Amino acid sequence: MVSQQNRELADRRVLIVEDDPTVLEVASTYLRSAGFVVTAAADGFTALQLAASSSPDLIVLDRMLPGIDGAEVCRRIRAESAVPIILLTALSSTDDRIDGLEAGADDYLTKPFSPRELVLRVQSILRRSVNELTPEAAFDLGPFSLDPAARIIRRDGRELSLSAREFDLFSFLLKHPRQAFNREQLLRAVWHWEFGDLSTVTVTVRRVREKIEDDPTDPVILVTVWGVGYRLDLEGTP
Amino acid sequence: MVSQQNRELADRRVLIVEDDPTVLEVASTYLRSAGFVVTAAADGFTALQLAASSSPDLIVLDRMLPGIDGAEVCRRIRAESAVPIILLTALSSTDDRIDGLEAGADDYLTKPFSPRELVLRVQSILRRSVNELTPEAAFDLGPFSLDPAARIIRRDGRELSLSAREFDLFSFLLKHPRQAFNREQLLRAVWHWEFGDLSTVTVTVRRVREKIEDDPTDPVILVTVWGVGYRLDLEGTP
DNA sequence: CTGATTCTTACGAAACGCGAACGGTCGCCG
DNA sequence: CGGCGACCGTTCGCGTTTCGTAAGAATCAG
Repeated sequence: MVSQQNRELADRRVLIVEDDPTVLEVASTYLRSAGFVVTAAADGFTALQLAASSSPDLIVLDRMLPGIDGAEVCRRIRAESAVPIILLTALSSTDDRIDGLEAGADDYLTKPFSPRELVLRVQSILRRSVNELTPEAAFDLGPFSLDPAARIIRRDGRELSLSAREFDLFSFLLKHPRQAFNREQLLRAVWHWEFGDLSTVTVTVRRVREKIEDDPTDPVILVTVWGVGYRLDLEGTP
Repeated sequence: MVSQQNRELADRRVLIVEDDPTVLEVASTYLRSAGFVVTAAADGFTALQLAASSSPDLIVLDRMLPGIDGAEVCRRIRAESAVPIILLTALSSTDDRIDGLEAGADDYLTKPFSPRELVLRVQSILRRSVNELTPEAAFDLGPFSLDPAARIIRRDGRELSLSAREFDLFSFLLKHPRQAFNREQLLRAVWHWEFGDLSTVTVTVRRVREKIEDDPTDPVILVTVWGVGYRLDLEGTP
């Protein structure tokens, strides 16, 4: 009975917004060692950009920020997304906490906080959201149908036998068709690695092709974009 | 956002007993925003009076109170009513927790607690008590029929002899067919464990298969999703 | 033609699922 | 009250699958 890092939470992406470099450093170190992929922002503007572009699984947000106020950032993010937000409040004043609630924060921590507790809160909230999450809707694309909840991909109604990685890669591409990705992007989006051997992607792409292409030697669906990476095409099969 | 109110819990009355004004303020705000009607008391004596006169649906009770101790208040309330009680304990010591449970608390939270967590616990406990009064409806799925109230599962009309755990696991899967779960999710949903040995799930799955599959060696209903977990399939039997 | 890029194949370690068995606990029944 | 069996969490060993890595072949652009 060991309390190891549970895999389901591993590699979740956390965006931390904090202007104090020391706090930022400590918090991200702890979060990383707990298995999260951490992105950082030091001001509200960057935070809003990153929240929109990288769509993290959770946001840790300082209440006091240079430029846009933390509560305001919270409100704006909340206007566009339901991502869980933990607010860091400098004061333990009741007003502050209630402001935070009204801004749409899910939880708050009072500074100085223990980094260990931050990790626990992040884990606890993510665990909840995993359970409460209504399963992703299934959809069709060309000859393929993707059922993320069941982890099934069919071609022409016939179930494909993809391994876990192959499923992750191909379902990502099905969700983003007609868009070219380089290997690093795929490594980050599918593997949730910040760095790593790019040939890992190459090989997995090949293995997927083996199972989805009529002629894996001459791919027409999972196409190579020379000098860039790969793209899911559905020209031949609309 | 703090998890949205579900209608069946709307306007439930919650009595919160807490002497720290800040904690009280924050907690009641979060509870109110979740749709509960909140009454407050700052000491044990008032708490006992309010518990008797206003008969709340749930009580949140601080362990440390001026005057009468929280655990004692809990005992006295319990002596007269079955109202659910959540105890707030300052320390996470096991002794405290056991004292609390012996005093008749249904759940406990360790300070400092996240207000979000409090709301979730309150909702979860109230939902449970609602469910006990209105038993879940029986239903059919493929060749199986589940009667949650009677705790009976039939296959083709023939009653299966499942143990308690086996019933819990299989009925959960019957309620969520065609969805892949990893072992941690099952451990949490079926066992209500936060941590634990994942092989427990593996073995129980095996035992269930022994009783529901025609050929337990080659399962077609309770299927393994390699690298992920398990899924209830009903392809062959829709 | 040449260098860079991608493809293909193969290998082996690690991860994974499964079956069997063990032992502790609890309730039932003789 | 003592034994017996059901239940259930845990452990171990085995066979299989997976998947990152490396290394050489093939392909493409300029």
